[in-house]
Amino acid sequence: MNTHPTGGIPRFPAARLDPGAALWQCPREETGLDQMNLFAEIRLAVTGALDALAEDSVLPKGLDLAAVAVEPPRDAAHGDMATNAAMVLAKPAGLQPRAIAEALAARLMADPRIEGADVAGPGFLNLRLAPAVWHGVLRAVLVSGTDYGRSTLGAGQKVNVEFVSANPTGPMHVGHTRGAVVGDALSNLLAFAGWNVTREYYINDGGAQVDVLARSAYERYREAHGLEPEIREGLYPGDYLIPVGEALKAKYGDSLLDKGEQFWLAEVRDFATQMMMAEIRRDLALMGVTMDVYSSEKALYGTGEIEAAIETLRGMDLIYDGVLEPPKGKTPEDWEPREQTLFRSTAHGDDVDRPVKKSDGSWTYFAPDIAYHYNKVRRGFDALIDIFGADHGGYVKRMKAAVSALSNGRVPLDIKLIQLVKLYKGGEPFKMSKRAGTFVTLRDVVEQAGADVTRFIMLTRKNDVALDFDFDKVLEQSKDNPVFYVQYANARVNSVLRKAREARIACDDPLLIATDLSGITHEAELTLARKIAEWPRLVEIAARGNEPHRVAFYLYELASDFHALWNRGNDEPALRFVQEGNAATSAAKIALARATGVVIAAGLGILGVTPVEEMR
RNA sequence: GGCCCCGUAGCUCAACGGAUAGAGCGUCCCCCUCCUAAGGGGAAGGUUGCAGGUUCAAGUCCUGCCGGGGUCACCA
Repeated sequence: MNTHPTGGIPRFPAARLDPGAALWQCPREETGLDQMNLFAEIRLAVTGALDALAEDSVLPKGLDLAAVAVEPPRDAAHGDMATNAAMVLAKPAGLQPRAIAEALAARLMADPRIEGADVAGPGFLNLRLAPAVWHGVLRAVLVSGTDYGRSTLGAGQKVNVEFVSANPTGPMHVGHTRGAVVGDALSNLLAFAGWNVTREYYINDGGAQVDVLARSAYERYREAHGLEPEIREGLYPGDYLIPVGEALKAKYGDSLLDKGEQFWLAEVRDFATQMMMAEIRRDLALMGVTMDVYSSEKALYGTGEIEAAIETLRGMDLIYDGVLEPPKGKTPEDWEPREQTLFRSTAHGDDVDRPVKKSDGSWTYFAPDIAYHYNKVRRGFDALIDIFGADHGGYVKRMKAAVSALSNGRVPLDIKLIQLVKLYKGGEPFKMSKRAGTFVTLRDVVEQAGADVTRFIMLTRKNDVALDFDFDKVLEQSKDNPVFYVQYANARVNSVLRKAREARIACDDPLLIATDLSGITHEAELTLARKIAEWPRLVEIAARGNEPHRVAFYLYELASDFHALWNRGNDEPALRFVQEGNAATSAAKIALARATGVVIAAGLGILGVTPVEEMR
């Protein structure tokens, strides 16, 4: 469904909005179009032709064209693009699909970009485009550089992406790492597609777990003074708190020793939390992740924000005191009917109403979270995205209910659940020491695999399926490794440019832009050009679904088409990018390679992966 | 038991409601030893867990089952 809020895909002459728009003064393709998103352009040609047919009374006037799609055919033998227009319109128009398709085909053939239009299958219209169209795409890539594919789909709307939000009670582990990577890449993607993105981290520093942190740190503080720490059941045993204990000693000396909890709990808690957050920021930085905003749960208490959010809901008759039914089927052992303050989340799609206050009258964790999301709504975001671990799946409906209620249904909340990462080494499940408190941290992963490799691999799966991560395989330099495969393609592009310069073939972008590309005619070359032309469309599909993994898959396909062409050059010298002694032909082929490299760089940029220039 | 996610080739996974469901690995066959680079080309392999339904069109949407995982009031 290529539908869009405004009905139809808008046209984005993004380069005109760009400061570098002057580049567009260069010679235009003979088709005279900007061709940023070729699929959008051709769709306009199709809908234009349909309008003309309506004008000529071949079709009824006022047909809804929203369902008309122009997309790449699954099978390349079907041509370059296909449209479902005839099938979609047959019923409302009261005509046979074939009749519509043929009339549309005749009309479209007047377009110089369209060389062939064949009716096929149940009513598809397969379009074959002029080679000049693909040449125009390559030129557009070189002109726009890594801005090629940028979209205004988001129309500058403000979107908040909340991710990681790990409890500040210890270092980040592998699971957090995947959430961090997905959130960051999604943010990049949405920014590229025209949204105004805020990356945000919600610090869960208001609950009982930070008291546990404080008590655990206090034991390390005692340890720093040469006393035996008492790491009781329920405290955090990890070694990572030893430096916290030492820091506490440095700051407080022995003034906190042998004192009751009431004397030190709040101070130690704040101190330890801050140290943990500093650690987390450093870990995120290791992965190349920078948050725009850190919001604190604790800071919500005492400001009246929680009360205000709950009162707002109460004003909508969504807060009441009542007794919940026990969970259906399985009643907990210690279940007892209990009157609580409840949020009527069932009014907004949840299965049961949810408590916002504990039996002792204090807030549940849900209450500050409601206030926090209300805060995001009031900050004027047009859309919210939360990235949670999959174990928080049960939390989705109530959170959506809260946002729906508090924004009067105005602000959509999309929640992405991140599935497990299963670690392996050499094909064997990877476990670190079983010793209590040790686990595989983000830092371990970055040290062993590197941030770029980790990021790419963690984006090679949809967020909601488990991911296998093998420390050996991800570093393998072979075509079995998708990171290497994509990076290698980029390295080869750079190799082409190097060789060209060695052969004294000028290949700066301005020269390539002005070069005659009509020599790009071989099927393997056009296949690559077609894949490049899909990039802007892929960006919009991925952004619309909040699915950054699509970028990784696309890059793999693009690299695959590039490698295929490269390999053919081994057998057919005419397909090599650098043609010794023939600067003109070389320039055209180099332009194709360079365009490939530009799109790989743009895609890796979204994934947050640094392109590798050379591999030796 | 309720809710959520997953179920596609032997394995790991793709597929914005579109045509004959695609890649990689593995298997089998053929080729190469090039300096354009970590091999290349080809083949076999499927009732998309099952059964209904909606649609011109379903792996995709709806309903009910089966299997796996997660989760289930006073933890976040």
